[in-house]
Amino acid sequence: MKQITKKVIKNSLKRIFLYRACLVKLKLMGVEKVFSYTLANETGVTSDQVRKDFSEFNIKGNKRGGYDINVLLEKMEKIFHRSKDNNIVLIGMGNMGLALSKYSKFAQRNMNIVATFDIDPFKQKLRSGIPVYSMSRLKEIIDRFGVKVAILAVPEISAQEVADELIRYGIMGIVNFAPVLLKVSPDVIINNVNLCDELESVIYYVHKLMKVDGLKNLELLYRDMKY
Amino acid sequence: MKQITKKVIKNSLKRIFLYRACLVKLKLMGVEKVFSYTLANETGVTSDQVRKDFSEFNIKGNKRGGYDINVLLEKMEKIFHRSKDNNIVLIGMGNMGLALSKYSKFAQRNMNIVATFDIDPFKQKLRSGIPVYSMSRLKEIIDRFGVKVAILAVPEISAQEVADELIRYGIMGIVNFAPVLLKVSPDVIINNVNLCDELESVIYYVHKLMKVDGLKNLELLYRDMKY
DNA sequence: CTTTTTTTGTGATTTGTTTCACATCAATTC
DNA sequence: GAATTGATGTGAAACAAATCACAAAAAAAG
Ligand SMILES: NC(=O)c1ccc[n+]([C@@H]2O[C@H](COP(=O)([O-])OP(=O)(O)OC[C@H]3O[C@@H](n4cnc5c(N)ncnc54)[C@H](O)[C@@H]3O)[C@@H](O)[C@H]2O)c1
Ligand SMILES: NC(=O)c1ccc[n+]([C@@H]2O[C@H](COP(=O)([O-])OP(=O)(O)OC[C@H]3O[C@@H](n4cnc5c(N)ncnc54)[C@H](O)[C@@H]3O)[C@@H](O)[C@H]2O)c1
Repeated sequence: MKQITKKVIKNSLKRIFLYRACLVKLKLMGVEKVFSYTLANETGVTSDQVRKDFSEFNIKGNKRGGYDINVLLEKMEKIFHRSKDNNIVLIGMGNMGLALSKYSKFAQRNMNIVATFDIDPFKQKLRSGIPVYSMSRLKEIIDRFGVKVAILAVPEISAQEVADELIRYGIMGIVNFAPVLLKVSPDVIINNVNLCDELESVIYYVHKLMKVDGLKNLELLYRDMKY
Repeated sequence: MKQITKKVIKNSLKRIFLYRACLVKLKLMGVEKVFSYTLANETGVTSDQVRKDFSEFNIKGNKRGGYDINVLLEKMEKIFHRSKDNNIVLIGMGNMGLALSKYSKFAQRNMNIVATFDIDPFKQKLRSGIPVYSMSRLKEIIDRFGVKVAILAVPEISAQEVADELIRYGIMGIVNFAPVLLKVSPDVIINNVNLCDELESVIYYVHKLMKVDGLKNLELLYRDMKY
């Protein structure tokens, strides 16, 4: 049987996120220059891997001189398309939606939630500085702000229907917090964030860890479950 | 250079989560029996992969008869250690912590947030049905409920310090919402949930998608960025 | 200015994962 | 009840990712 959809979020891209987190931290500490092994030590990947990843994204350093932290961060900004602003809409202003709408890091990274939407008239008022609209204004706002990416924080039961609507109006990528597998055409990017699964996988590994009594089986140990 | 920490959350385990999500949905629709290709169609992986994954976790079906959905779900419960209850603590009752504390799915899956904690006396009162304690009672509660897993939703600046405290009191696994790389001993499981990164990776792929004009380069297309 | 040291960048090699291919089994058909 | 059909389960083959190993470059030392 042939596979129709495929996993294409590359491990190397995930590690680029990791390197950046690390670089941000180092920069705050006043560091200006890093070597592949600096990043390696901090992140737990090998220095070879760091360089291989950089080479994949065409990031070049200086032979013997390592990498300038600012240049590196700048190149990463480019990779993540953060030179320009990205307008986002958020659907569902319940518990999760409200928390997300108040999260300042998104805006700090040029990802602006320009509007939020909810079906419940009770929630359609200004909270957290971002307007809450009724669903009837969705198309208008998406068009006006040229929005391409949405955050979906509605109950499971409504997730598919709202996703369909978003896609009809031109949304091309969705971060979906509802624990359902959305059925969409393959030219739409869906990123499912399933917090139950995240918690469960920690439990899974903790149980596993407890079974290898005396920590004899070091093969099974690890620090971070993702890159 | 040798790698000290390694990625061990296996793709196969991630896909088991995916299969389960799918099975839950099918069960609700009244389906009782599935074949490897049923799951394959629903999830976008190949039927071979489904069977290989099952074989890794020692899940057996019936030749020609496929798999009984209930048996399958039961075996997965076992894999995720959900026969017994898992007690969880949640640290940081700000925006994110509050939303999480109100999320009923955790309890539905036997993951009980038995207590929440905050440094701010103002937040130390009952909200959302779960008590909010001062940090001074952390050890007591962890001991009393035999808690092994924590959710960390405090500001970045405090994340490391609180993580250290948790680990000192016996916590073995942490779901960390703060966008910082925690430094911990390798026998502690850290699962970083970085929502900025999740959003950014969608933006990354949407931009990529827009560049392959006319959708000619189908190689680049995909439905779900993770398994 | 030559040698040594240090670090990058990348083919070659190894290791890991997915797909293929088919033997095996059990239900169904004839 | 023999033959056919339609599934599983799993080694073998193909593919992908990570590690190794070393040439190339540049800085530092002599
Ligand atoms: N709260 C959490 O911590 C949490 C954690 C993980 C996942 N989730 C998931 O996120 C989603 C939202 O969770 P929540 O806790 O915020 O739920 P919630 O019930 O508090 O909020 C849902 C919001 O969506 C709105 N809504 C419902 N149908 C809608 C529609 N068709 N169009 C627009 N808006 C609609 C509701 O009015 C409500 O305000 C759920 O799918 C949930 O499973 C929540
Ligand atoms: N709000 C979101 O949507 C969101 C999204 C992604 C990530 N995060 C991350 O989650 C964390 C919390 O975010 P938030 O928006 O809820 O922030 P917040 O400021 O609303 O809440 C933080 C809470 O932690 C408490 N706290 C601070 N120091 C503490 C300590 N040492 N011990 C115990 N409690 C302490 C504070 O009193 C506050 O109640 C942050 O690291 C943030 O980056 C938040």
